[in-house]
Amino acid sequence: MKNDNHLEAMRHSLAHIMASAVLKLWPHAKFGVGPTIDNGFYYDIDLGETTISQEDFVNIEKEMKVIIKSDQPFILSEKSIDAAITWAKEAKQPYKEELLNDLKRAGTTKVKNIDSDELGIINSIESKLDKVTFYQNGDFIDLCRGPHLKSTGEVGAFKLTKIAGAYWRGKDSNPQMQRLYGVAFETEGELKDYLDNLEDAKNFDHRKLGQELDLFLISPLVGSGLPLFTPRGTVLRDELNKYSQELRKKIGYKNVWTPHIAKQKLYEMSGHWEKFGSEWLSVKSQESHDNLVLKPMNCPHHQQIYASKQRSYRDLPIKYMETTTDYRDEKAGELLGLSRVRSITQDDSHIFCTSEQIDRCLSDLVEVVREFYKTLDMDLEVRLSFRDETDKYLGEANLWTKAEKMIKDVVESKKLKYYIAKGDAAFYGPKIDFIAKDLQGRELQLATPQLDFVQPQRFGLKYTDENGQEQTPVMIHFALMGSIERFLAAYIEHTKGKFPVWLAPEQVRLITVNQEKQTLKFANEILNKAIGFDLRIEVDNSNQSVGKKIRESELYKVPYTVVIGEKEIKSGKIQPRIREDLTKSKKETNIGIEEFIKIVTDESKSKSLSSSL
RNA sequence: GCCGACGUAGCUCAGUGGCUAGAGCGGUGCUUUUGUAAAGCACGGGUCGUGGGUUCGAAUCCCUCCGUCGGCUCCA
Repeated sequence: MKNDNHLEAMRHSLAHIMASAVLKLWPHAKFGVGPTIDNGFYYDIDLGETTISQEDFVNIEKEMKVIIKSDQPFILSEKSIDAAITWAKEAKQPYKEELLNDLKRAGTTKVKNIDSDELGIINSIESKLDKVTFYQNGDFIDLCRGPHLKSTGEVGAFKLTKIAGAYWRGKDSNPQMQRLYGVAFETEGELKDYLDNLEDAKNFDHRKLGQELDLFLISPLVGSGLPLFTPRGTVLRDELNKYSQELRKKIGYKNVWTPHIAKQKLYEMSGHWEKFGSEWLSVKSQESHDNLVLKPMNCPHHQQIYASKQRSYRDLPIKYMETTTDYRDEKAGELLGLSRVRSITQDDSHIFCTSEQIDRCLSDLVEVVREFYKTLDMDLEVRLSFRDETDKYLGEANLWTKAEKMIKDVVESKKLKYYIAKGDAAFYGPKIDFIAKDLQGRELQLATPQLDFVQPQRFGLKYTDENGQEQTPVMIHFALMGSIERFLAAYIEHTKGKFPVWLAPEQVRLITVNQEKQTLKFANEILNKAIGFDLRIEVDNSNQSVGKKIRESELYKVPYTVVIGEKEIKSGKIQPRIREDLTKSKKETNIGIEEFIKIVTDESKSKSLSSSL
């Protein structure tokens, strides 16, 4: 039985084989790094003036197969770092030379720290390192820690998949290389399954479902990154927002309202302008003495509401919430369906509290997150986003240390599985990020409580403590969905468009068997009986076959479809057709109208995930 | 913004230098009055993303811009 290590070695070996093939086709190629990733591998390559395009894949793959067929052994050798640097110079591999120089100097080639503990281990091993290892297959020799297979003949099934630009060492000030991606598995069968699954996943892409289910659209005339929501999509937005606010109301949040434009000065004070100002949309006024911008976030506004009165420690914590749309001039290449847009509706909120209250407040927020996502049947990863050693953060170091510890303690006391991401903090403080993944495995940051010691100070926010002394409150930023748009991207894909009854844009569809007067009259009777229950019921009285109308209802993933005709009119009872995922029983239910309305209403209110019919 | 791919009817797509650019679905009209996943017939519907170029001739080849997609960078 072959194990994960073998698969890993295989993918790694394929990266080398791909590089050897590229070197054969473009002898002047310069190589960056070539690691394994989920399901495959990539290699960063710089061809100077020329570029590789997807049409070249055939030739590269052909060359790779030649290398595989000739079954070249992977030969391990060691060099001292200095000898390795000499090699890199002679081989005209400047990127490798840079890596080796870093290894010599710092003992690591890492630029971004993902996990401090992991980095610690790497550091302790590598700082003692004075030799580096190389692997050679055929004429191709590469700096590499390994491990590799015994020989090129042992690799399984692979396919080159895509090509992308990638900045050397992930810095956009560095030259951009070309990143060649491939996927690889032990067998052709597994490779095929993987590619088929990928193809299937496309059917549940939120952009596709958004169109099919008539939820939202992006009109080129309105602009990219500016989604428009149809009546159906708006139901989802409104219902989710209602729930998001309801949960926070329970822990003391009050609604506030703020306008959508503000003076640039406001953000200069908060510290946002310096960091993000270039990505904002400015607003022109007829006689403006101040620069105005479309608001890109809401915290400074809420701070001004706090600052409008003198505050006592008795008033704290003060909690404001507001679901409102912010505007950011995201770069075109960064836009992505609903998950990255220019008009971002945040279910935003801010707590102003004393430092003693932080723990309790954070703890409440974590519970709210739990409840919300449990109701929606979504599992989220927990990431603690802390600062790194760079100087992109504001505020005193000791406050940061304190804040990070508080966050970690709360998460641990809640027994949540988490990981720490150094360098992912906001500039004003550390945060807990709850993360979902889309169908293609891309991370979507949803709920996020964030601690902030910086902004209250910059705005001079105060409260008077029990000794009559002025104190600065602490802020906790919090969004439960993050943004409604991004949340919907994750949620539509999570449910594959099969929304529970309480969220379904259309909960019940009545299908008439014929266009007789008494049939439509019966449909209206049902509608009348449902008045006051706040249900979303539609009638399909079109002149089409019953089969066709059922099909349309199914395609819209309506939870309950009810056919009405002579039989129902006579008995006064209906047989709701239940959407498949909502029920286990396939039995036919004959049910009175009032009873049916009551059940659907209960399911809406309790936010249940399955039908109780 | 950068690298690569793509852009034909409302939707999904066919059409790779040569007649008036096609199909299915959807839409509209008529016929039909239907019983749990697609009734029949007819009719509409296109500046082939945009602007320019090459050519006797361009949806098709080249360039510009716009937009979409896959990555990179960024993400308050």
